[in-house]
Amino acid sequence: MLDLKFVRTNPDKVKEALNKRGSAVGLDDFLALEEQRRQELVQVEQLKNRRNTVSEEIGRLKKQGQEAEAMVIEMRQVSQKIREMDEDLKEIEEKLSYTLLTIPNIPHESVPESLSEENNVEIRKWGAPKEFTFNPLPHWDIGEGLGILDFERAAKVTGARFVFYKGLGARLERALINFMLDLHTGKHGYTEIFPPFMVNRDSMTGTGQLPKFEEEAFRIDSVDYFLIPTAEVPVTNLYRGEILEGEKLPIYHAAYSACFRAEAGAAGRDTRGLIRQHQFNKVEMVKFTLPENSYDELEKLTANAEKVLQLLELPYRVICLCTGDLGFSSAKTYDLEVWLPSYGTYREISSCSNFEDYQARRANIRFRRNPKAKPEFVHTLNGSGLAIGRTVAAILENYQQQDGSVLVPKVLQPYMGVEKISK
RNA sequence: GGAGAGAUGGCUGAGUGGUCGAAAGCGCUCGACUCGAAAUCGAGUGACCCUUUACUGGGUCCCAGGGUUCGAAUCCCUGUCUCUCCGCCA
Repeated sequence: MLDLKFVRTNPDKVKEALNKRGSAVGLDDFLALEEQRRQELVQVEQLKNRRNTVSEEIGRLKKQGQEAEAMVIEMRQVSQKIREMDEDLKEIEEKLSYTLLTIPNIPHESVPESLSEENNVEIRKWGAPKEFTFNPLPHWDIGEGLGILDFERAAKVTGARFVFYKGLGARLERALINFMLDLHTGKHGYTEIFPPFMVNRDSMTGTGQLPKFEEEAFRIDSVDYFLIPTAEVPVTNLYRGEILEGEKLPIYHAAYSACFRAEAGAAGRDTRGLIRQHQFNKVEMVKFTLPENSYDELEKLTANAEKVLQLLELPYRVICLCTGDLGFSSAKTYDLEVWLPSYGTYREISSCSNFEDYQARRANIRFRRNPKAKPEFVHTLNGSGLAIGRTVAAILENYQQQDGSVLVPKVLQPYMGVEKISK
């Protein structure tokens, strides 16, 4: 969420930012309503002041055994008026806060300006796509051929966009989770978190999934909880409503979680394989930093995610998302895209973002530079390190052999206990 | 799931209708003492909103949301969470 005062005093900047994103919000109506709110607030606060002083006077008189009936009668009316105005104000504030919660973040100045994802900027490339002497198969054919992926039975047991991993497939999934967590906790300084996979409405609002994108999430009807779409939600909300000690920053957390996405509107896209599932596994990195350091931290975070791909020896590229492709809460995002031979293209496997104080303001996560200082909002960042299902897809495709077997990347061999997955 | 107890500032904890944003202690900050530290002494120490160029002034907040009242941390209702006991379970 943007700072209300900032929106009020810089309406042109906000409008410009919204235009860059191709996102329209009725800002003029919003500002007019905000003006009305402040006027009414001043009035009702004057009434409350009167009620407070007179009530105090009534108390004093009664203690002395004196009559105060006229004042009581007047205050009865004043209180009624206050009740009405408070109700009115509450309605106005609800409208304002809803609008404020649906305004996306302002893109950082370094973000390329364009409404089309065509204009995302490639920052760098690592590794070269492997040349195959045979026609590389898509990962679902490889996986089904090896008997390690079972989409059909998952469709029977649950529905479309679910999968069973079996045997070394299941082990590969688990190996990747452990490998990534070991790397980030052991080498990159992250503290491991194992979060709840369901969160409440406040948490979903804190990181920006609600109120605008409720249809994207799976909701548990009976308790109004949501299945998490990413560990970002529980881990960022860990410190919701808290004031952290400045010297504890930066805080780095790495968390494995299952992720659940309804993917409303994605029907027909990536219908086969592991790329787009309703449930997938992911290791997520989350950072809480000082405001002045967050862009350095974004570069480091991205490098941490890249390290995973480098160790797995998977070719990838880093792109910087343009303003129109940027996620709702993000000020700047790098996507990591891994090479998938059967697609003949790079596909997103990680997304690393700096949210600046946007989530921190929503979730009210602050810090003090020293024990006496005023609280300030932290900056939050997160990035996948990495999406496990897509990593499995990338390994199956990039390491496939002509005979249908799949070599196990060196760094995973200790976790897998084998060098090759074959029938 | 059943029964009971509780939720107060960074922490412990007092407060049962008015002068309570809230005693006391701890912690923290600054100062004094000291070569320095500890101990001791003194002063200070919540958040948010509105108003003002500023000094200031005002409002809200004692788990959350409703209600009673001229007036609520305090009384009533609902919810959430925590603890204890029982049941059930991994």
